Amino acid sequence: MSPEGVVIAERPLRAHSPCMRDPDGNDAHKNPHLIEDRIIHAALSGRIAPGERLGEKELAEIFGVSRTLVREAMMRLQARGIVEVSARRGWFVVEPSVEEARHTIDARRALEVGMLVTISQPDTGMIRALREHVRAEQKAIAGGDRGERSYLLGHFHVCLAETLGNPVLASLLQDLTTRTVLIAALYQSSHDAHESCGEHGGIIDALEKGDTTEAARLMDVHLRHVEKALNYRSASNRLDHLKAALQGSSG
Amino acid sequence: MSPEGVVIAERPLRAHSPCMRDPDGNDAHKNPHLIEDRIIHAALSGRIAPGERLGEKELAEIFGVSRTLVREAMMRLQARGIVEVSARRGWFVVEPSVEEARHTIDARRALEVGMLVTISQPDTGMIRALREHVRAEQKAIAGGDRGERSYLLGHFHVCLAETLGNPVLASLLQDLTTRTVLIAALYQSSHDAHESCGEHGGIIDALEKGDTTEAARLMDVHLRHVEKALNYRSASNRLDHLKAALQGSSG
DNA sequence: CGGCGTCTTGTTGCATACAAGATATAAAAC
DNA sequence: GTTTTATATCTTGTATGCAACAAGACGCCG
Repeated sequence: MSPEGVVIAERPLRAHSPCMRDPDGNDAHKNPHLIEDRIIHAALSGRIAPGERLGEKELAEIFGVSRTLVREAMMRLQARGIVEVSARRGWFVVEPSVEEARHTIDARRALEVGMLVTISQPDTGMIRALREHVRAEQKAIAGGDRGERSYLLGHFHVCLAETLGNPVLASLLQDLTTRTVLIAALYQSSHDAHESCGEHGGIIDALEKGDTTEAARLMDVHLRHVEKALNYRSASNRLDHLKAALQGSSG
Repeated sequence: MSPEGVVIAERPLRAHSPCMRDPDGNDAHKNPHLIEDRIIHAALSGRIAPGERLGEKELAEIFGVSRTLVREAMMRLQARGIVEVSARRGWFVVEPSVEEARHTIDARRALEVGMLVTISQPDTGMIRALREHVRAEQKAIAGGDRGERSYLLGHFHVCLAETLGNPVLASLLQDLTTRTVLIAALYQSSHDAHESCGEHGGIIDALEKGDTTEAARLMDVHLRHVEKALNYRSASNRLDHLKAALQGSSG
């Protein structure tokens, strides 16, 4: 079994890293959160798929540490709802059921709508930072860099929370958006990147005008689009689907 | 080295009891989340204070396992924002700064208000369950059981999310309310239990009437009360306070 | 009496060893 | 040929050992 399948530690990649810890913390010994950060980033970029197996030994070799550190990172990622463990079989990137997917996106909608409704509106500097982010999204879309595109489109929401000045919200959204990206991969989202990017711009427009209620409404719509673009019949429930199909008819 | 300070395993669960059959989960070997659950519960009940040290060895003895399992639990709790580690000194229950406290409560407000605004309204069965919870709160208040009272008042919000049928929200709220309880302990909250309980009832009333907007408004008010009841000048920033006081005046 | 280096003790950080179980492989029975 | 059984291999689960470091104790010297 070649560890080629797992592509995590390929480049420094710290474009919009959520937690800029050590400037040269490329060593998992000096930055205990490196492993998690890399896995989150890889998931957000679509470089690791839901259901993918993450062997402790593989990761240990990739990051040049012992299984202990890998395991500790996995424990944290488990608590964040990104990976899960199957006893004595291995660690796997979460593969949310349809129900879990709905709950996750509902939670995101609650959090982001609530955030826009309750938090004070951003100043011009913040608006500018957000606009720059959207420009980066457009650039990635035009340039065809799928990984960067996926990452930036998801990370917009984390940026929004960061811009509003609340790291707690940002951290929560980081995990929820990561899970949403995994859901989108699992259920073959057909949501157009252009459309997403445009909706992000619209939200910023509303914020700039000081209309937080409208921004919240647009966010609600945006996340409903995200969910609507999912094909809940495509992935892991093929089995359920098959079973249901075969149980009913006997001819 | 007396572990008297740490009161987590309320009933002295015996370390090595070969004969005793554990009714599903009092053994940290069979339920890997027992340690976390106990610590969360203890925090929510006010039985462990912010800043309290949680030694790996102590916990290992209390739960009858090796340091490895304790450490893994701590990693998960760290990811959930409940404990933090000081290098080679030990694990400590988080002691949020004033700023972190504000961000935490703001995040809660965003999440809970958003939840009530965006989620569909509960049916009568759910209302009944919530009412029962509030009755339990009243009973604990009347009975004078401080731990139970603190636990139930905090757990109401988790219950609400659970009742609305979203485990993702419930899980997020569990962590946020735990942190809020720690904040309240740290900053000597003067929020009256009666008042809190009454506000919970009011929220349920609004939900029963189908007025989710009003419920959201009441939740917003409730959480503002929670924050307002804090004395941000009481705890760890005594040092800052002193410094500021001594820097300004020279007479 | 107070300041300072040294030493001792305790605690976490990390790696490793081994046990327990799951999956894959191969052999055997029918 | 198919099913079953036995075995080999691989992976995680848990404990333990040792090193690195922090903080307090102690004696020394000014």
